[in-house]
Amino acid sequence: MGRAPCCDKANVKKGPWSPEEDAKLKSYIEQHGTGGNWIALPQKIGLKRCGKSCRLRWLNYLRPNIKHGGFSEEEDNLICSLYISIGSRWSIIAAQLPGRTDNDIKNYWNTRLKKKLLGKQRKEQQARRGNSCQKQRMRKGNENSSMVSSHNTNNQAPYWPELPAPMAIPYSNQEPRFNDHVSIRKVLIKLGGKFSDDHQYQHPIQDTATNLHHHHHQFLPVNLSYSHQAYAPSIEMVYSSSTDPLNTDTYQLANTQYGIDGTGMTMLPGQSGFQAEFEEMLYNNNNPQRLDGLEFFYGDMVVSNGTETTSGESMDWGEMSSMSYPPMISNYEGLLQQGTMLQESTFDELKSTTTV
DNA sequence: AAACTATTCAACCGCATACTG
DNA sequence: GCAGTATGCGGTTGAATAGTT
Repeated sequence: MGRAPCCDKANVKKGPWSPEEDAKLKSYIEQHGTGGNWIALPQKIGLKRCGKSCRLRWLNYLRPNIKHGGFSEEEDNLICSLYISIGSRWSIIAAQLPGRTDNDIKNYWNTRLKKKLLGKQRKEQQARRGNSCQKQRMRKGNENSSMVSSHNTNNQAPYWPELPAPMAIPYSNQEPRFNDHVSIRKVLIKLGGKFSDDHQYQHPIQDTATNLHHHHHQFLPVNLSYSHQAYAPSIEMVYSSSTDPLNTDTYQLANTQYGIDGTGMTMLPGQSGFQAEFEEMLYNNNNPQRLDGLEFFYGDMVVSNGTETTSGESMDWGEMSSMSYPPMISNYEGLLQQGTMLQESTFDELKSTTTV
């Protein structure tokens, strides 16, 4: 037996809204509110529309202060950052962009941002291929010289240790488990904790002078993980202290997708689709690099076993392979300071969907 | 100018969750 | 605790529009 329809499909108009319908809906809601019942609303005002359709129309187009189009660079960055952090949870992302609707952001991402990023990445890869051929030739010529490696000479260390392709991430019934807080903490640190006050890669528009409650904390890293059942992305955040990275009280794990069940932590699988492609784009080719405009996802340092190292030092894959994803750093403080911090309600929402 | 293709985005659909009795 | 219903969400569709041949 199927589910009962939310409205009488036969008597319901579909397709684009006419200006008259818009006016009816808008004026009614402005005067009376929704009455807490979308299903009943269209009948009250004589609209042959499904309640769901009314709701959507109101939320996406009729309610006040809706912005359409004209996404700024800052909005682009924020969308990308949040997408990488939490996946396609458009309503949460939209909550961070005043005046934007989840539908708009979703469309914008699917039709433009995604392509923009992929296009940029492909160009860079091509350029890099050209470069690496050149470098190989140069290296042959200088094999016996005492030349220092290029990334040391120009201080542009690769951002992450060399990694096998994401495909190599183990996912099976024998997922690695982490049975105590120390293990979990270590892993979280390895996942990209950045415990310095170095603001070099904060979001360009942030105001570093702002003195916030979180002043000496950096909110790192925001990693992707997926549930077995729905492959829905979830968020986890490591709240770390800049002064004492190993203080067990300084991190917070708001995530169940690692399977934290009080007895341990289980890594969960990656996913297919663009997100995977995007991650690959970020980390593949044994030559991790940044993406223009996404600099604030990355930090210059990674922390291994609680001690800072330059990210140019490679991490043993034996350790790395126990992680779902390479480290990914989002400068949360930067977001806070530009007034785009996750609203508390949003946090609560995230927590409620991600904590056991 | 016509035909075809690509892109955009408003709207729909179905599922998961929340709410209510 | 359960069933029925409402709401919210993300994925997808398809009409309209723009661009290309």
